[in-house]
Parts: sequence; structure tokens; C-alpha cells
Amino acid sequence: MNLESCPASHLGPVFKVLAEPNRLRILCALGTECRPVTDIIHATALPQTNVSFHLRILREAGLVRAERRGVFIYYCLPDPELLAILQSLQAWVAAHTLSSTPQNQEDSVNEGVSMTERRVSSCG
Amino acid sequence: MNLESCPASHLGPVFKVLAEPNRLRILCALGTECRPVTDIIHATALPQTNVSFHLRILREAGLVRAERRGVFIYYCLPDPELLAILQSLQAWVAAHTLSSTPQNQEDSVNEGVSMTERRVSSCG
DNA sequence: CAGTGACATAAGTCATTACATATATGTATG
DNA sequence: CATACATATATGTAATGACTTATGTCACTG
Repeated sequence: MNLESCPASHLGPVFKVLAEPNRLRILCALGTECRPVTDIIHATALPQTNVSFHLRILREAGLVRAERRGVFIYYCLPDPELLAILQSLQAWVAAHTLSSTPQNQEDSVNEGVSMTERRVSSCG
Repeated sequence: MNLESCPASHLGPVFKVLAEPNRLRILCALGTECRPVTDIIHATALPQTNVSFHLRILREAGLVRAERRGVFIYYCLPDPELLAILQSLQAWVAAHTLSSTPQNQEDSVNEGVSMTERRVSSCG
């Protein structure tokens, strides 16, 4: 079994970048727009140097693009489709794990039942 | 700006789990099947205790489900749709970051050009 | 050029985590 | 019950990374 042929097996590095909550919040602050660092600092309420530190890691990972305009540097996502993918991932996670809202917990219980049935059939 | 309303901002914990390459390889080893731990050990070539350690973290995160069958414990994904989502994420990453294959690097250059145009329009 | 504001980088500290080694627990069989 | 196999858990260590403080670099203006 060649695990490297599985696309997911290559995602370690980008997940390492995304595993830091403040980096996710930076991506959310950007959304579909290009914004200067001052905006990000204000939106996240993080210190400037910390924002710069995280932006460099996001930039080197290819998750954000930077463009200088005079005194300001604007950052944006190379393709906002990333946030849509992350949203579908969050939906999957919410549906299959213990999550924050009581409604989601109830869904997980129901999901658990159908998972039991599915597991039986795939192991049969 | 309320960053917590962005779905992606809640993905930190699950990304932390997925950021470990061997855990991704375990998920790839499972694919759409339920497999005993011995299979995973063989597929990943990791020590038994290390596999157990990672499986516990995956299990507690809700990313795998466990079912004991006699001496064996079988693990599988609660929903293999996760791998499809990860595949689309890997496709995004490959298209927007410096990646392994020369072809992908060429695509990134082309993508860079269209990103320049897109950025101008969204910042206009 | 000096001063100012925006932003990046360097260095040190502390917290977190993967892994190896040792040990414990669960199941099945004679 | 003793033994064997499968698997989980406990403990310690080394590596990694987020954050803070200090400092450097860039762009602009008078």
C-alpha cells in the first residue's frame, strides 16, 4: 500500500500552518478582500509583530499574497475558494465530532447510529 | 468584525490533529475500509505503540471510529467524505503554492498572473 | 537628510508534542 | 489459571513553535 499516492498524505505542511488559530483568524479577517496589515491587526487584536510573524508563515506557505502600495502592504488570499473548502471541512467536522452547539451534539448522536449501520456493511 | 462567525476559525483543533504527517498516513491507510491496528502498523511501518498513540488522538478528535472484534480492534473513518474534502484541499494547495512537480510550478506562475488581475479588481 | 509611520526580522523564553521505552489491559485458548 | 496475542497507556526526553521584546528596513514628507 503506497500511502504517498493518497493526496491527503501531502497536507501535513499546510495543516501545520493552519493549525494555529490566529492564522485561521487572519484568513477569516481577509475573506475575499485585500487588506493592509493595520486592518488585520485591528481585526485580530494581536500585536503588530505577532501579525507580521504569522503573515510571513502564511505567505511562505502560499496561503496569502502580499502587495506593497506605498507605505502599506496589502494581503489577500490567492483564491478565496480556500475558505469554501475550509467551510465544507468545518461542516464535516461539526457533523462527526462532539462540537460546541447542543444541536450539533444531537446530530452527532443520530449520525452515530447511521455510522454503526454503515460500518457493519463495509466490514461485512 | 466578528471572526468567530467564520467557520474556518473553529478548525484549529482538528488541524492540529491533522498536522501530524503520520496521522494523515493512517487516514490514507484506512481509506473507505475498516482495518485492524495490525494492518495500520504494517501499512505505515510505524511501531505499534506509536500507532496506538496516534489512533487515540484521532479517535478522541472524532476522525476515526473504533470497534472491537474479539482480539482485534477495527478502525475506520466515520465518513469517508473527509478524504474527498482533503483531496479538494490538496488540489487547491497544489494549484496555489510551490509544489513538488515542475508542472505545478508552471501552473503557479500562470495563476500568479491571473491573481494579479483579480487582486486589482477586488482592491479597486 | 531627518523624522515619522508601517511593517519585517532577530533573539530569547516557555509551552506543547512526537517518539521511544516500559508497562498495563483486554481477549481467546488449552 | 497460565499463556499468547493484540492493543492501550504511562513516563521521560528532545524537538518544535508561538509569543514577547528589541531592533531593523522601507516608503513618504518636509
